[in-house]
Amino acid sequence: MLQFCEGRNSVPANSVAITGIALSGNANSQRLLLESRRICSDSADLFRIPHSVNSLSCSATADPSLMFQPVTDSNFVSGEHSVLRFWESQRIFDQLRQQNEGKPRWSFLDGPITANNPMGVHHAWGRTYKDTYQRFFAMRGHQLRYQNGFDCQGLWVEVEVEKQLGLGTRNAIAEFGLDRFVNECKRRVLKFAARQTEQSVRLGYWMDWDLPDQLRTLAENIGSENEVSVTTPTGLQVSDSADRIVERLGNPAWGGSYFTFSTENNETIWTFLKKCCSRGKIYQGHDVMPWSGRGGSAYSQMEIAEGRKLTTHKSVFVRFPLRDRGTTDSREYLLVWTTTPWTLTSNIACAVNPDLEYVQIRAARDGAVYYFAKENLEFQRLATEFREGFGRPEWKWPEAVPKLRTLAQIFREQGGFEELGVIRGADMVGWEYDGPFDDLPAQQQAGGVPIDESNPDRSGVSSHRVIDGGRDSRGNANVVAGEGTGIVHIAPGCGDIDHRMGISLGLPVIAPLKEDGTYREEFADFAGLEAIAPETAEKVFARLREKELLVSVEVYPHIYPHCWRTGDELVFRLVDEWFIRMDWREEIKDVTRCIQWLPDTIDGQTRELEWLSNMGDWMISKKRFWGLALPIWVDQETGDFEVMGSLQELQERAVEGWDEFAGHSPHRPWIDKVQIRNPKTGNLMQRIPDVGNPWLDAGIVPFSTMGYNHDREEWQKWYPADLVTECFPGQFRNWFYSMLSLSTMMRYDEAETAEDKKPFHTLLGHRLVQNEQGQPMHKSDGTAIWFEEAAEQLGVDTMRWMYLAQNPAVDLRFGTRHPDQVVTLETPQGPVRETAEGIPTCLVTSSPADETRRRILIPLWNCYKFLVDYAVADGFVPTQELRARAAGQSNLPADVSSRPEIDRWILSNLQSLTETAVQQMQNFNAPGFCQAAAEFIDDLSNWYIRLNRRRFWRSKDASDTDKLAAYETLYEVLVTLCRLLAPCMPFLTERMYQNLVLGRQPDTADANGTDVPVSVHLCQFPDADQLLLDQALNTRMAAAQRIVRLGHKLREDCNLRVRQPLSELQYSCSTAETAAALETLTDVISEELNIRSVVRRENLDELVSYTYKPNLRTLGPRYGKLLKDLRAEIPEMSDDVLGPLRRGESVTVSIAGQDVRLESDDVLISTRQAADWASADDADIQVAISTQLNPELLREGMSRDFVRQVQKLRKDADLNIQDRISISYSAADPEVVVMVQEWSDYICSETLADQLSSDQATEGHSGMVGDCKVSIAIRRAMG
RNA sequence: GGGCGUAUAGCUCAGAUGGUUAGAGCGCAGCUCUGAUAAAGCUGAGGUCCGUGGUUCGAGUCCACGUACGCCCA
Repeated sequence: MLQFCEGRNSVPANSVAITGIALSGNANSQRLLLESRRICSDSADLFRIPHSVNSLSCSATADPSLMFQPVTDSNFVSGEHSVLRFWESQRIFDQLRQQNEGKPRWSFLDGPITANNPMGVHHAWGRTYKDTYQRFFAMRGHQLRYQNGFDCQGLWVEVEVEKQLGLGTRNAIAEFGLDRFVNECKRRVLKFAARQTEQSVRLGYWMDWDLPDQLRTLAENIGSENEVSVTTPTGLQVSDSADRIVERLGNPAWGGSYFTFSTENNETIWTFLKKCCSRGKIYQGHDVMPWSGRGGSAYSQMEIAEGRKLTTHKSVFVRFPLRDRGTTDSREYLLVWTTTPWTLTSNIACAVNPDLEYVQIRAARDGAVYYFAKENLEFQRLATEFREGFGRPEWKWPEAVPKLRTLAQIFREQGGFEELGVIRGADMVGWEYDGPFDDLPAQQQAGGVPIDESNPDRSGVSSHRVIDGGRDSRGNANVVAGEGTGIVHIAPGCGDIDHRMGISLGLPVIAPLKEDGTYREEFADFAGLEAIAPETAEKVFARLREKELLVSVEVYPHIYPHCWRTGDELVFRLVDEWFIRMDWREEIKDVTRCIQWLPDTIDGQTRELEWLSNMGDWMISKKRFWGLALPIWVDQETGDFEVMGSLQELQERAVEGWDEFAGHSPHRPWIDKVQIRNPKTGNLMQRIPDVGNPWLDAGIVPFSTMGYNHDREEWQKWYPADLVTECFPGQFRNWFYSMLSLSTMMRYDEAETAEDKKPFHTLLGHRLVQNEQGQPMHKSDGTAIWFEEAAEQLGVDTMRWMYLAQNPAVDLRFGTRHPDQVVTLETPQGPVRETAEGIPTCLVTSSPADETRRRILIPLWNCYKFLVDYAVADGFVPTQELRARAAGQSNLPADVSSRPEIDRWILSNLQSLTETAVQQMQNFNAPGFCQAAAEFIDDLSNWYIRLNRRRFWRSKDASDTDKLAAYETLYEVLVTLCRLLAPCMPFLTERMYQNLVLGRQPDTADANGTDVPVSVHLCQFPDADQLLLDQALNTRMAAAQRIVRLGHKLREDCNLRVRQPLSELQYSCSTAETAAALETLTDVISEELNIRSVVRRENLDELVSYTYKPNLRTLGPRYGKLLKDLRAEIPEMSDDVLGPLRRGESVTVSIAGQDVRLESDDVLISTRQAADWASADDADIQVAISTQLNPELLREGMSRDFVRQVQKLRKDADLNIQDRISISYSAADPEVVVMVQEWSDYICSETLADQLSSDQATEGHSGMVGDCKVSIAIRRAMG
């Protein structure tokens, strides 16, 4: 339970009780009682000695020791902690696994969670599904694997470790030691795996967890040869170095979570890549990536976002002479602009926007003719930025930089110009020009730089022409007017977009830079110069000036990507990368079609198929350090490469370095030592330095985690998985894609059909968790909610219900974190003010959570408390047989034939819920079940208990079979409901079950053998009992509820309060069956509506008049256009004509000169009321209530008011529900005295009054009794 | 630019096969009930079902076009 430091003043009054309940054992019971007395609002419960135990047990098999423990406040959060302790101390999960050993399998496959940070509430949605469906199928009697997965390898871990160690550059990592660096990565993963394990346990997520402390011990000892001893989840004792233990984590013999850095996982990817290679799908290609020369590495988009800075460059306007246009006197030029002059050396083409207008001007200075975008002539470049800066306060326009000039100004300063005309961009496409550096060998080399064998003919020089810039993936033109000239210089070796354009047009590539960021040899005297050095730009300008191509140079401020490690400017650089050719996509699509994709509203299959149709080849390499060692060995001299399919194969082929590698995990740097020999050339082959794309790591798990490489028979038992469930945005091209691809390839030579290749049967996706306003939550601005903040403030059962009840196709608006309001979380480990990472714990508010608690948890708890309160007072103890049946342990049919209809109804309704539960949960539709369960809880609370309250507090009478029936019915309903809800709401149901079935609180439980399961989670999930299911009864109770609702509405209309008895209600139904069925429920209706007699009538003709409307649904198809007339005329017809329809007879009427035969279901009938009656109707039911009151009725109504006033006084005085009282009252109106005399027995029995006297001196609470003002006082009776 | 999807009450969302007066929850207002309830029940206000055209006796629903938003795509 929470105590807030600030921001809330509602420290719950019962906060001490939590510790009280949490205490266990007899030694503490005294303290528990004392503390409870101090704080419990209903403390008397704890002291009440059950009188006449056995008065109701009515059976020799009832065990008085199983008397329920008193129930106090709900204390949901602390109750969860005691349940966690109970599960752990009694090893309930182990018992469950034992119980289901050898039963039919249900295979769940967990998608690995990134073990790089603690969990937030967004992770808990999917994990709730995972746990809930696993619990459900376990209760249905299945054996499960319960294996959680951690995603361990990849850039994000590296980035965090680099920050943690303060390493900036590639050299810094090398100096630190790649081995030490990789060990740090392993450590970080283990550390957060431990953390996420603890968080998941708190969620109630039952998995085969490794002990968090052991993971931490392993983390500490990574990289040392110290012998570490651990107990595996399966109970084995293992002693070895931490490294060697860690690389085997998650193996079947040990149990525990799988880690994608395990040798098994990496090696199974090798198997996959080998299969790809044997089908010729692996090849080396290129990509252009942001690069840091000093950092010596490529950068991801995410990293670039972190390193954006305002800087200035010397930008340049340069002119490219057009070939075959103009004359020697007036040569024609493209005007081009760039902020990266070094890339001009590698120019291949110029891009225009075909839809733009380009202006043609002649410069006065030399008569040269220029083309550029018309709009740019007078365009005020960076005018907004000059005034307002670049979007952040620190990004002001640099003071030393003058305002930029327009192109017109530049040309005017150079002697003026004249406009010659306008031309469309489309008309320029295809024009050829001379590049500014065509004298460089790089420009002249056929095939580009480096030479591309697949495009051997074209050189830079031979490719210079104007191209269509096209559009980006969002439909925006790549070339726009404004900044620059509307003519963009394209260098496919120096830019991302340029590279893509180049590929699509088959342009050659000139890649100028080496790894260290300097020019290659093919660039003559530029060779060795650093691209980003200012001197390089100056040299470019000088050359352009010599060639008379330089138009203007200026200082240009802009936001430019920098290396977040070194602060250096990034450049785009062409790098070698490795790809899987995805020309086997049709095979994957066939597999995709065999899978059920849920929820179906998002049509996941179509989305996946679309991605598969459009995706390019899969780039699997990454120029990094921590990750899968791609098993590709290359002969540097020839470019030959081979893929190793296993470590064994590598060992057999190894000619160098195996000894150095042996004993290490197959990661860098150790694996890099191993060399093999090229059988063709005899050269040594080295592993490529790249690591693998992490989606390979996650995609292989259907194979690696189920023993594909070691125990094929066992693997076959679990493959394909029955269910996979993850947050879906993004995963269609990530995890889902990688699993489908890898499985398809792994099975291509083993399985005949696509059906036999698929890795899972069903995929359940869900959307994102957002804050309450529908905004995404971000770690950076403090709006992301940490798991424990929500768990300890909102309660986990509540959170789970929110997740489960949510439509998975819609974002979940979870709640809001208030970063400015720090709170202290009270946990069993003591108060917590910050997360393990040192982040303050903040207030989390959530109206959806509040609503869930209010609508679901609290009513459920109160139903339970209601039963226990009265059972304890009455000494009701369930019989052995009842307990066994409610807990699902008995096949004895329940005999409920002698119970009142209302009892049989709630039991029948329970069977309907059970049918729904089984069906919906099997179909992975938790929202469907939650909806039905919520309706049931509402029926139970607001209909069954409400109507039956009196049966529980009637006089103690051992032979009161009706009272016993009420207890037994409610008992069976609640225990069965616990079993139904257990997978969704595991904590609360456990608390209820422990007390209802075993007569104990979780904290005082022991594992003593009983005839019933010791935990609700060891019970079977119920099946509907067909003997108890009575659809007709359910239907007619629903009809009765409708009548009551109509009755309430009529009372409202006539301003007649419910306490005022009325004489009569009449109803009629269109169908005789319903009407007859309702007759058995007239007592219920009468009681609930406080109407003395409820009478069924054939019709309400005497009380109401009827109106008729045509039933378009039946008449439309028969009469078509005549419907217009039918609609107009039928309501006008009298009851004399149409009356027979109400009796089920048919009528023929003349409409627009045509005979129309009407059957009874061709019209809809509603009522209009007569005097002294109020009437209403709902579908096929008509109801009328008498509104006439007589003095007798009025007095009875007053008596009810009187009782109500007294009850309120009792409650205000905090009286025990059994305390006896004496009442005195005074009233001016003699009618009150008459009433009290008439109703004194009733009043006394209802209010447990021994005395009821009129006393004019009474100074008590005054209130209204009927229309009379009365003053009432009560006193607790002595003795 | 292409593909897919969405548009319904102040908010979040339901509305099979076309059918009469378009629903639910939350929020708001009023009333009622309370001897389990932190509650609950009932009633009400609040809608040009994005727009325009079409098919049809009849369109929130089907079709076409348009608008806005979302997601995906070298």
